[in-house]
Amino acid sequence: MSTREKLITEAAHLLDANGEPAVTLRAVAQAVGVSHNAPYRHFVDRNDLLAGIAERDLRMLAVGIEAARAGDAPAIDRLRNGLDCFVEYGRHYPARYRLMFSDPDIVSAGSALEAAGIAAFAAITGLVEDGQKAGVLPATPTLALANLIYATTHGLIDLEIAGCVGEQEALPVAEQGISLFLTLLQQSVEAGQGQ
Amino acid sequence: MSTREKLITEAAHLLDANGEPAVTLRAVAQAVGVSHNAPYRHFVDRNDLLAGIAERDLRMLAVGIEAARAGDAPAIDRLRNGLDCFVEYGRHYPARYRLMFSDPDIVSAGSALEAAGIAAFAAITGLVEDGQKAGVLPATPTLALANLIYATTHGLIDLEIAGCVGEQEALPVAEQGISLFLTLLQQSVEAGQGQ
DNA sequence: TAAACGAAGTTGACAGCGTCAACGTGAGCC
DNA sequence: GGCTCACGTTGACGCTGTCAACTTCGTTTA
Repeated sequence: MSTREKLITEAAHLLDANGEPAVTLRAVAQAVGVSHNAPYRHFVDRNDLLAGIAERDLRMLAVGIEAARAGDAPAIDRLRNGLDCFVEYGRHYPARYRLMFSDPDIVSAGSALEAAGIAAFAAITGLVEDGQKAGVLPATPTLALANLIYATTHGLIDLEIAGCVGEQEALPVAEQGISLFLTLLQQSVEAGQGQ
Repeated sequence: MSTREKLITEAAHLLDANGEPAVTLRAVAQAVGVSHNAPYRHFVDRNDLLAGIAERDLRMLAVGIEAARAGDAPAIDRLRNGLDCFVEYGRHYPARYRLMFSDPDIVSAGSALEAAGIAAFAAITGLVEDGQKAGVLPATPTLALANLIYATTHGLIDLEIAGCVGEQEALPVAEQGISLFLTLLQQSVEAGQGQ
């Protein structure tokens, strides 16, 4: 594993363990076993290091979603599985999730991260397209519907992480929200061709 | 205006102008015209100061939403107006919006902020309840539907702020998403009683 | 083969930050 | 008149990101 990869891995550990403010260039460098200035040989910035984490994970997520799409389950279940990739990830690694989707400084940092984000969104869009072709999602413009589904999923996860959401029974907020959302979408299909 | 209020106002200005990292206790204190340690007489922490901004604005938002609810427009339009309060706010003050909904450290900081968040959510829930009574929203459990609508709105705004969302025609992403969402909800009402 | 080079890492320094401790100071109350 | 306490001040500490200069060493090049 290259030093760069070690730095990203160690930074992710610190992020998970103690939150974003704990991701200190010096702490990361020490954990890897290099001097406090070595990270500057691989990242221009502290932000660049954080973007490195986000990009790596986002790329991994996109792969997971593509895998869900390649399955042989019904289209609506494949979509749900793809969205569950986000939910699982956000629940296991809330700080990293925030990093990927929440910080404008990070997101606009470079093209590599932007490309990874586009790939993840494209994977979701593909799932939505499949659902429309199978007739289980409304026939609205695909991009607009994908945006809506992406945003809803993100919003549910983000509010669950923040704890800003009304408490209720056992079922986790995000899963319940996604289930309700998909149910309503299918009902609107029955009501006629959407839009 | 008390020193505490001055500090919050000045911190909000710095936040809007230069982002969260620029909100420095020392910079805020200097802008207000007090010594670098004076803020500690009013806030236990830097986080506590940030929470002060979030609480003040969240309380203001809740008032705006209640005002939308009190209007005499059709229920679905009142709901849309209420959600637009969030959209407008998030678009004008993205950094403050992030502060309110995005940072777990801030959100869990104290009961005053938590209470403000609950008030805002309750206002949305009221709008949803009105919509259900008027028969323009699905008859699913109110809390679950309110959660979903809240999360969708938040997700649209948050992704728009982050720029993580597929570009399209002129209509802003958030408005387009909310319109599509409300349309689909109404279609699902036609399809039968939801759930 | 020897010299030049560039990527990777090191040490040392600097200003800025949050925070703690100790010290005024002045209005309100016994 | 003296006490108290909220508010504000000065000074210090360690930690941080970042810059500059120096070393090391494998690879290229003449």
